[in-house]
Amino acid sequence: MGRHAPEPGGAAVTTPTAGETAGSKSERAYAAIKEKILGGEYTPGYRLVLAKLAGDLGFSVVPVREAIRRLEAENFVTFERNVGATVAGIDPTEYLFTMQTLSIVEGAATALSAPLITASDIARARAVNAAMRESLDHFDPIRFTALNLEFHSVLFENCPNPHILDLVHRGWNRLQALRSSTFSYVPGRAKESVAEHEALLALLESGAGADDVERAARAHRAATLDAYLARRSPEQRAHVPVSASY
Amino acid sequence: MGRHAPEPGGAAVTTPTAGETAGSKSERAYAAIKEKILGGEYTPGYRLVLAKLAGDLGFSVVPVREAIRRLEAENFVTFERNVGATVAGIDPTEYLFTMQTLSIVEGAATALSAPLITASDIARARAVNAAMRESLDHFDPIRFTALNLEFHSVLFENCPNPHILDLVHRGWNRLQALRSSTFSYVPGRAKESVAEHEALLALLESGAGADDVERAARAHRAATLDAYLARRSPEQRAHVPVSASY
DNA sequence: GAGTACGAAATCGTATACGATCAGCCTAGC
DNA sequence: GCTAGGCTGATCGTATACGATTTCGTACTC
Repeated sequence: MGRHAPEPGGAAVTTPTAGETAGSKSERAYAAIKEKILGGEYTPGYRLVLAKLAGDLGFSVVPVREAIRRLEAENFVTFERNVGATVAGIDPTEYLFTMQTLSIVEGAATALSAPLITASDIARARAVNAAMRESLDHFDPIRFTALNLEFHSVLFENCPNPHILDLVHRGWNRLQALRSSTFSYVPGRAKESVAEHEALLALLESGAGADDVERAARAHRAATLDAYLARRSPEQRAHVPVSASY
Repeated sequence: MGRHAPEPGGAAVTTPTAGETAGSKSERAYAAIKEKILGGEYTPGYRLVLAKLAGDLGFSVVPVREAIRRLEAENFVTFERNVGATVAGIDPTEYLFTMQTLSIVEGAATALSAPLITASDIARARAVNAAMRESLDHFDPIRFTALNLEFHSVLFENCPNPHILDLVHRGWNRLQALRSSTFSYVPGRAKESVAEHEALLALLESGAGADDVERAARAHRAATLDAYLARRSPEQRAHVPVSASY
């Protein structure tokens, strides 16, 4: 890589022939490991050994170590001192907590975004929802989930509070880590979800108050959780410490 | 200084409560730097240089580096590649976002805890609130804040969802990092806060529904933010992107 | 005089090496 | 046959060393 002479003029954002210069090795290691976890290559319980990962990636152990600590902070892996890291397991209780938390923060994010949403935003969201409706015939959980994220992302774009958005994204990440599809795929739920989306859009168009919007958005997420809980046996539900929509 | 910090650091909900047995140097470095930030020794904008910190602490740069990345993840410092870390600044907008987020997650945490709260819990909280009321005469923001955290900690003890509690603790941490006292000390607000605490306890005793409890708890936090906003000039408030209680 | 190009110092990013700690196994004793 | 103790291998924790990148000061040119 040759030395780049500083270009005169205001081109502060230099794009040195690289569309994918993914920053430091720590970040690349983080992305690579995360991808393998989400992709299912590293299943829950898989032992993440620093030396092995470093060898596979062609890096030293230091960036890998940093990547693992970061994944630990985001709950993708569990870490034990002098022992090592393992991929976080699939835990129904954890799924429940995550969904409940999401219902709260998504509800707030939607309510905060509502006053700032434009007709164009709603049109875009409606288009995404139409794609979701069409996909119901040949149902693909992965695609449906992706469209669902896109739908809500459009609604959240105007959210003025980045902290709330960050919490939403953390929840989404965690759901992915928990392989949400294995939990959230409940027959008939997808169709309901599309209908709820349409109702939510109508509510936003009507200029409803923030309270109503929050309630609807929260209930939307909670309904998915309820559908999941309904399929579990009463004993299983018994030691579930909370209800979906309190 | 009554150290009643909620849970130092651990963003992970699976934290094994690693006792107090002077863990790894990374953890000690983390604790030491965090303490200096919160204690005011490192003021916002202070440049955290790896080599210097390592020298002061007697450690190598590696544990210090890890500590800094962890502090970055918790927003105590900002980090820029190949440049370094600086202590996060006091930003009124950031304060606003944090308070708004706290109003939401604290409201949810209180509502989730409400059905499980006992008469004994309420008695303990009432005792703490009494101490707050007494402290009004010789007001000390630090002590008042500590008691306030204790009051709400009692109410949250029964919260079944650890994720929500984690979000609350993150918010509290951030407020500390922002030196909340300089913001939140508004004449008269402390007295109102004590009264609102009493009202909240009465509501809990009455067996009110989760919705009512959530609304009250959220409004309690939002009122502090409103009091802060009310003291700012209209121009300052103009580019504040959200209102406290939406 | 203003702006630009160059260079040196400072700082972070990463690699390698060694020490500390833990889990599992094997052996010896009862 | 069973249990207790030590041993060994594996893995993480930390230190040191070197290379890459940025920043800031300085001299030069228009």
